[in-house]
Amino acid sequence: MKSEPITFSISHLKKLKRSGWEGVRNYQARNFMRDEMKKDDLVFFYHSNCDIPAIVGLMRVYKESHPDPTQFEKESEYYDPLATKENPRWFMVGLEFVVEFKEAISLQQIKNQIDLQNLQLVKKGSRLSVHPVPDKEAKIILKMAGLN
DNA sequence: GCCAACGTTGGC
DNA sequence: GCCAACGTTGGC
Repeated sequence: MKSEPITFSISHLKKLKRSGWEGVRNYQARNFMRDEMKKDDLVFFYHSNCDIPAIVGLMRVYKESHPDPTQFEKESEYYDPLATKENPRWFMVGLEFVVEFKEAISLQQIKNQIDLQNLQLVKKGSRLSVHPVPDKEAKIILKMAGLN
């Protein structure tokens, strides 16, 4: 999952311990959260749109898909006038902090890794902020992070 | 700040 | 249903 660190970084999550992943307003990303993410799944935290785009740590799903409350809040930048409580459009999962990597794994490093070229992240033009990471790739990333 | 790639909107 | 125009993402 991607987040701009200026908005919400792994340090924020570390401090909060747990947080809802609110503000996703892309259908494909929503569908992954709503349909694929299960309790206790591990999730990579990626910092996007910053000095060194990188995978910076791990989170875990503690709460499966539920409506993103910010879609109902008029004052929120994520407000969606077309969403109703009876028929919400946007969903999110709850995530808890697991670990911050001692050394972040930069996008450059990922691009240099021949075995990681199938990751959505490195596919040209991929902007999807939520997407699955297959086991094979996940293991490689964890190894790069010094975890097993 | 630039811009390629992608997603969404809305007229027709 | 097509597609041009526009908006957003995100690396560089």
